[in-house]
Amino acid sequence: MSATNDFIEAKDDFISQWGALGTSWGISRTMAQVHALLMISPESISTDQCMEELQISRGNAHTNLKELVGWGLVRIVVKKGERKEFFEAEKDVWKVFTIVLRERKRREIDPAVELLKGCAERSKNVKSLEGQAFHKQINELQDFAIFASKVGETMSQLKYGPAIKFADKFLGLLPKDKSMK
Amino acid sequence: MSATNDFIEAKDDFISQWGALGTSWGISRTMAQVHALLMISPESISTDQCMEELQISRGNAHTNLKELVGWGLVRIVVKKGERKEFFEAEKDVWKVFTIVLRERKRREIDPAVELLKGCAERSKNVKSLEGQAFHKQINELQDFAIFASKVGETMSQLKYGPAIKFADKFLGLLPKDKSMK
DNA sequence: TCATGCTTTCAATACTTATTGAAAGTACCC
DNA sequence: GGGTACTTTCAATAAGTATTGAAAGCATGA
Repeated sequence: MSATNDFIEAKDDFISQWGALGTSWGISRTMAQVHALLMISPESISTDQCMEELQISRGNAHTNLKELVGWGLVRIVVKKGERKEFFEAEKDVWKVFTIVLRERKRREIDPAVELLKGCAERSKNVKSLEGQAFHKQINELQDFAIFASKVGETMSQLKYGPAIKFADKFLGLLPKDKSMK
Repeated sequence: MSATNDFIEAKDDFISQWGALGTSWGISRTMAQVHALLMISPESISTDQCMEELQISRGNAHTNLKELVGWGLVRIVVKKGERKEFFEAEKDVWKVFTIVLRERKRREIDPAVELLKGCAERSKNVKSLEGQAFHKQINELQDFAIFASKVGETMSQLKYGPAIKFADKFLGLLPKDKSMK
């Protein structure tokens, strides 16, 4: 088996399994596959190339490419002399992480904070045992949610260097060879 | 409107909306609702009470209660003189967080690390431009995934106190009134 | 042993979400 | 204007996931 065949196999495997993983990350399989394809393409690609590579319909390719643009994970590129749009992914892994973190915070934490705020407010004057327990639990959840929101906010604004230094110093962790970056 | 009515409304609202949020957290709506119900119940509850409160079938209640037990978010309680099982949730918010974090790491990060390891291995000897780009990108993703895995691992083992001190000191964040805990 | 009360399973079904493909929209050029 | 090369939308459909309810399983005690 040649290195080239290994590579083709690895590439197909990566796209297909990254897609499957996408599901557990709360994004659709196809969107994750399109993202995978773009992350490993040295050149930007067109909607037609995307359809071809992933064997999906035009509508599907279009929707997911634009959704990725919406997330800020993919940019539209216009090539001179070409009428169609090309797409290229953000390749910097830390940037990808901060973008995804910000989006997940917005979709997963912020609404929880709002909900808890409302529930805390409406239960603050309640007398019953059940009511007291409710209010206490909601308050604790709220404190945590606000805390998580702030951590997310701060992290998503951090540059790679400071983030790594931070993690290194206080968790004693480091990805190999990255301490000098 | 009495405080009691506000409370009943808040409680129903909490259960129903926590369920909706569950979806974006990658767990099923019903499982999140069951969890919500248990978190705010001062007493442990039975399968029948769960069915009653949430208006769901026995099979559904059973499956989701047991799934929560599987996660470690809910415990089975046996009451003397009672033949049926009762369920109570872990109420400590930090413990809930570390349990969920561990589970999400296991389901969302670990498989990614495995995938990337395999892809890096199979593409390390490739010569083409496309192959080189692939290998480089996979390696960067792998470094990050391993890093994230370690952060998750460490965080999920942290006790609430040290975690808060840590966050306070280096992010300048604190949930109000918690610095002395 | 059988009746009772509870737990567990699972095939059928309902609900939710993703995908297709064709039609409509838009922008550019001759 | 009209033709061409794309992009965008969306109703129909397919695929995936959750829920039901009834039947089977299991433990207890009369």
